[in-house]
Amino acid sequence: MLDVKWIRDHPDDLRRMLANRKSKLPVDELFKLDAERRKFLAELERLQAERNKAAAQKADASNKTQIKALEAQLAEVEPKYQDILLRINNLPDPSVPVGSSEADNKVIREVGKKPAYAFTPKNHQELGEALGVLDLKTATKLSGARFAMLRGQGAALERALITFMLDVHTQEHGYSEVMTPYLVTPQSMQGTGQLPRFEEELFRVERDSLYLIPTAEVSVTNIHRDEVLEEKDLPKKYVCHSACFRREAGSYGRDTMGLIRNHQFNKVELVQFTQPENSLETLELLTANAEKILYKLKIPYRVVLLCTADMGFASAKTYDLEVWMPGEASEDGKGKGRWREISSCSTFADFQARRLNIKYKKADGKKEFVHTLNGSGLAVGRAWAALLENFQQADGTIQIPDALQPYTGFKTIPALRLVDANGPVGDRDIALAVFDPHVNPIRSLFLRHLDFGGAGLRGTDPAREEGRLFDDQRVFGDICKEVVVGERIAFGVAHAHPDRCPASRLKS
RNA sequence: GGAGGGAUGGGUGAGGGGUUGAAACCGACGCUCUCGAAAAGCGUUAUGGGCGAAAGCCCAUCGUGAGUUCGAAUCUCACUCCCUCCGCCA
Repeated sequence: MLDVKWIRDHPDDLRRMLANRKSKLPVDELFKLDAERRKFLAELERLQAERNKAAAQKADASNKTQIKALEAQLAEVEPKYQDILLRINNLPDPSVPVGSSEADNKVIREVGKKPAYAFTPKNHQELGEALGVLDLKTATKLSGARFAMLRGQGAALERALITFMLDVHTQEHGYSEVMTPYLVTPQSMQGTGQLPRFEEELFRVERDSLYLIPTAEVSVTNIHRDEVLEEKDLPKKYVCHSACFRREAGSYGRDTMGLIRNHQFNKVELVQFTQPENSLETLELLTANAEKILYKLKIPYRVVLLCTADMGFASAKTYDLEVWMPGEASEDGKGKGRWREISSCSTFADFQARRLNIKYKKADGKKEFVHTLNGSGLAVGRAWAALLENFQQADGTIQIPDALQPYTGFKTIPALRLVDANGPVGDRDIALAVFDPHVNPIRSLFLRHLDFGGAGLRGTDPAREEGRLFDDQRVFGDICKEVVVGERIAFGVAHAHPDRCPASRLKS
């Protein structure tokens, strides 16, 4: 929300700004309502003062009906006025380029080298499905379109990315980790700016009047709602992993591939509360914090300063981080490779703080609104997708970046084919072995029985243990929970606890 | 889900129709004293809004919303949240 006094004093600036943002808000209506509102208020207060004086003398001022009438008029005007006020977007910082479309965004820097391939790179959906780690079909069965399900090493990779990001931000960047509710009240949604304007984008739990968060920004920023912070505690820095829920209304048919635009996705969010004078510098730092993740993962990316036309509703200044997706079709549709947004880092100036009533106490004892900032650090699903595409090998397997290996416990996502006691079961019967990454011997068990077809075993050395463990067919059988071979699923699960399945299941 | 109790300023907590926007205590801040600190003493200390160049004046706010009344923190109704006990439960 903008400062009402500023609006009153700068009607032309407001109009110009709204025009820049192609806003169709009824500005004249706003000024009219404001004038009416103040007229009613002044009159009402005059009558109230009159009444109070009479009451002090234990007399009847008998202007009760007039007061009631004015109160009613005010009650009519006030919500209309508030509603428009809450729908006015934030003012862009002067450093934001004025533009009319995303074409006017400014690329600030590009980091990392786009990988070159001796083969045609695949997109993450092709890769993930072929490796058996991305299962969109089942997700659709469970929940409909725009949902995804990960299996085995794919799920482990998602989990590893989350933990990796949280660790970097807490250990290297000094953020405090929080876990917050996914369901919040309408008031919380209004505080960060999702309501009243973006109702359509939200999942609502009608029965309980709660909304699913579209980003952890909502719950985390609301932590300090109606609080006065101590200046010495600023900046306050939080990092939060959450699932995010977006209806993606009006985006039918757009970005339908894989993990790019789903109703539910994981995100690690960075949120900061700071003094106004540090706001812009803090935005640079926060953006750098998000970049660090991509840098460590060695995924090529660029930083884009959004122009006035492309900025979010509540933002005063936004940098987007975009990752290189070598396997996706280029935007002109002629070749391969395109940039994809993976993070959006913004300062909201005092726009959210005003709605949320978050202030801080300055050295001179005066209270002032804080500035709020946030950014994705990062969108996990899209990082997952970028990782597969950028680290794919000629045989369709995935090499895990060094920085992430301690978190995954595996170095590759291999393509595996199953063999039984009689030899390879055939190319069509692609099976995926999902390993418990924390139990190394199990990996070896599978390797003995799987035909890799030269695929993706780089960096692993199963030979050491396999002879010893695999002499006994029974061990293999005992340790496998389920291996279904064939066109149906071709999916195997290694289980840390033996004694679950008889060896015969293997032959089905 | 059932039964009770509660919600008052930065905190604890009085007040149960009329200078109570609100006692007292704690905290915080300022001053006195001190080389400095502590202690002690004195003082200041809610928020939002309207009018005004300013000093200031006025209005609203005791969980939220409505009602009774000349007048409500105080009475009535509804709602929300918190606490205690019982039941259920990851």
